[in-house]
Amino acid sequence: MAPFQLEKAYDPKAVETRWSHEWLARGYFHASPEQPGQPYCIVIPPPNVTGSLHVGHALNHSLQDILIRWRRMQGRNTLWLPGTDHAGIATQNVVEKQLMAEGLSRESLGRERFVERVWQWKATSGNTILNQQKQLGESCDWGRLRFTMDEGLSKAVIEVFVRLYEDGLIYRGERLINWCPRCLTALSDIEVEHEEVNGKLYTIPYPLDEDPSQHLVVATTRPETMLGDTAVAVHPEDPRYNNLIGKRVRLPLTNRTIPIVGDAILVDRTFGTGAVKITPAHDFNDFEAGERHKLNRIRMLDIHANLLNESELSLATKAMPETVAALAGLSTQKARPKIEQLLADQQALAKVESHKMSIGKCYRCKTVVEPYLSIQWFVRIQPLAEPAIKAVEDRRIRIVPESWVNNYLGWMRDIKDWCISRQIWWGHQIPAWYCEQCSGGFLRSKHDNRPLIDLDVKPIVAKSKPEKCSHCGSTNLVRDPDVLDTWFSSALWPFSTLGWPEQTQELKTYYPTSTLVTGLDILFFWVARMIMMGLKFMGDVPFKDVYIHALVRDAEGQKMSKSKGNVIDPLHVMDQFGTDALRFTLASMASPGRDIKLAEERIEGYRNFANKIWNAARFALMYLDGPRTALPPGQRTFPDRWILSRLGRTIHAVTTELESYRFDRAATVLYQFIWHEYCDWYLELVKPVLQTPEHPDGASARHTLVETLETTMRLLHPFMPFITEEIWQTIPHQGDTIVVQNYPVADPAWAAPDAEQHFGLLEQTVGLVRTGRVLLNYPPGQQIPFYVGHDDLNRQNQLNQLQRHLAHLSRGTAEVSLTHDWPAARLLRLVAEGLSVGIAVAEDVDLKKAIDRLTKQITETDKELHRVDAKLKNAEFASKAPPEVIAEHQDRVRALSRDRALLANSERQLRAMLVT
RNA sequence: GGGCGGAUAGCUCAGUUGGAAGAGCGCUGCCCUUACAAGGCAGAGGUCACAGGUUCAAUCCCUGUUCCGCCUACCA
Repeated sequence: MAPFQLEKAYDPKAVETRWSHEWLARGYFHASPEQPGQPYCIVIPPPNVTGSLHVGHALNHSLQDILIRWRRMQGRNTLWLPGTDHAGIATQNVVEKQLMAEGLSRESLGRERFVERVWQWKATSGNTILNQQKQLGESCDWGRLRFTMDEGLSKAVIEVFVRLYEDGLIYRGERLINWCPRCLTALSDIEVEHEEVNGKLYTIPYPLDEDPSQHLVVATTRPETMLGDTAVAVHPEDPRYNNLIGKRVRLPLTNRTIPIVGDAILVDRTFGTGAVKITPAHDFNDFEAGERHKLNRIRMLDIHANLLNESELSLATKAMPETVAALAGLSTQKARPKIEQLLADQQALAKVESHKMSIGKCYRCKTVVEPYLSIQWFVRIQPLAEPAIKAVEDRRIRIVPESWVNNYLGWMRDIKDWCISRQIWWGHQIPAWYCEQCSGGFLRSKHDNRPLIDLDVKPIVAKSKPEKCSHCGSTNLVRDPDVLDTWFSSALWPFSTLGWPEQTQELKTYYPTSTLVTGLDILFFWVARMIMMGLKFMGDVPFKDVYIHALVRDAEGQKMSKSKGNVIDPLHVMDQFGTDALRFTLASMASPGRDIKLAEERIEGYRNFANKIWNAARFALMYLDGPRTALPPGQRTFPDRWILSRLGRTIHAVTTELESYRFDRAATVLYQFIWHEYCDWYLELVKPVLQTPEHPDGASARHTLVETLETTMRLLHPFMPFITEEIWQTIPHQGDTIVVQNYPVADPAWAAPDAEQHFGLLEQTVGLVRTGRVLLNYPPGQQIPFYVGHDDLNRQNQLNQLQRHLAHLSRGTAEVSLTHDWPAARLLRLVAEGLSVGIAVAEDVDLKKAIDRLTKQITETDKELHRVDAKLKNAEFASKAPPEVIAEHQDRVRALSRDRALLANSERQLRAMLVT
């Protein structure tokens, strides 16, 4: 017996550290266009540079690595392209927080120094997540690491911006946009998270100008914006009010009158009072209504979402002096109760009711966003969206699971222009310049000194700063201070990372990429936009498949968040249970269409799985010394033929499941095969052979033992890369690494249906014996005389073999004999495929317990029999059921009846023994 | 408001051309048997959310209801 070459328990840490370094050092993950094989490429969803690996990444990256390692082993020219995202607002916020801690601010530093500072920060801590990714075993081609703000990608961004501008698909406009009063920047529609809150609905009578004793009563949830009202709308067909259209009301708290307009779009007659105040500068609907009715837009909030200061507020709103004095400079939150009080004092508040409403929050800092009137850059999205819709409709892009297709299409068909300018400093600055000469000079923002450029100043959009103004020749050109939405550069990711706008070999080889793996939270942010940009600039889809996986939640189904303290840190888990265990857990839980509720116990379970594999390998290593020959399948023994047949099925199943992105089922199949077939049964079946020196079946057993293990390691490798590599290196193998070995393909010669059938028989029989042993309280070590009856003498050989295994699996303490006279023995049970197994009852068993059990079983069998019989009668009577189904039912009834008879017989006999 | 998904064992979830209800974890009992106690064996535990319909037959197909998620939206 060879000494163990492996430790008794698997210690993941040492193995993982060693291999993650070794793989990189040996360059196994490097891909190049020259390599043979059909290309397979995944671009990673670039994590934020600010980030560290959270469990969402761990899921996302594990699934990608499974695909990548699998395809690499299949011989594809496989590239997994890694990178990070500059994450404009998020990163800027992080660095700003640091500055704040130092008593500094970005304004005090100035733009240039601030951006420098961010780069500096990126240089020192931007690699955190990359190292963590390597720890997870990700087989990226790290030599191709890209960053959304590196030189090449920035070039691509500029190129795209200029081309879109030249095509008329980018424009500058004054619009109401979502404004984050904390980040002080515009946001796109999807960067706003909606949340339902309990608000109030205020009902306020506005007196008619011609007769102040009459009122038009409006309802609003935001009374503080009423100072900015420029009209009241009613439904043109509302008999209560339509005679008022064209008249004016006096706006409370101000010295203004405003018109009453009819607007069927804005007004829902059944809601509130049926009359709506219109505040075009501070509400999206009102803005549009204002356009329709050519209303003034009174802006009464500043960039911090505070009411303007006294002089500005007074000028803008014509509010009463005491109103201005009370409200000027207040935040909207503070202004609301104040204005409620002012109205109440004047008996100008009809009622206040509670009301459910939804508010928008900044997705980066959770501050309530404010609709804000400002000049921004937009992408005219409709012309880009149409081909992107088509690509999914005609399945040039396959979305998995399909249920997301409608979601995607719905969103795309209803898409609005994309606001791409951000008033921050960290990002790709917009390549547009303005001539200060032509425009007669720019005002500067009090807040951060940025130039305020009117809409009528025409921008010069170019790849680099123009020498001079083409109109007046001035060299006094000022660059647009805004930067682009982070998602603008992400949208180019599948081709910008491959070298675009240069026509590189990489681009030719790997574009379109094969699969995109992503969470559904960025389907619109990222996936949709990549499709649009890819089609526009590459003329082809950016990827063929989009696999959308679920969100990871905690064991209670709560979203993980630091504030709730329910975060599972993947690094901690990897440290505790091993990386392979975490990866396998995530894969096994990645069922489509359901969120993942992750509990540590699950990971622990798969840690045990890793240990099981480890020990199976140890076992195999013990018996490798004897001769191993390559044997034709015909000479293999029954257990060997059985396990190879099962292996073949497993290989087929795993491959099929991976092809349809069913990571969960692939994982289950592997787990089942390795633990419950290879370990529980196969190893036990060959154990007596291996442990007997010079056993005639020894060579076959040793050969199959290792062959199966080696193949299984390759099959499992994409899921559990570390332990499989370590074991594979220890057992006989050819090659330097498992990473680039062939992925197993089932050998048709392995198929052995007869062996599988025989195994079924064995399994059932052994099960019966074991049940009987427990039921009758046979202590371990005590002999169990049991009898195997059979009604087919031609099966003698099979039976002999069965006996051998049976004897062993019953711990070698059983005495087996054949009998045709089994009712004469005191039998307990039962039947399996024409074989009957009986166990003789020992002297000292608890008969009462056994009888109770039997009685219960008889009752259950009766119930079942009744049910099946009813079904059968029904089917026969109607004579519509297929004959084979009726036959099945008949068989079933027969089998149940026989079972019942045997059980009853056994029960009777035991009762008889009880009496004596 | 609209759309999508879910409801199956104590927990987490599988379960497709409708035809005898499954796994993991947990729990109970017995075993430290020389690969593994991070283990082995056995066992308990289900009106497949509710109500109808189609069918010889429904966890599965159809309709409605309830309860959870999620996405989306301009009901002041």
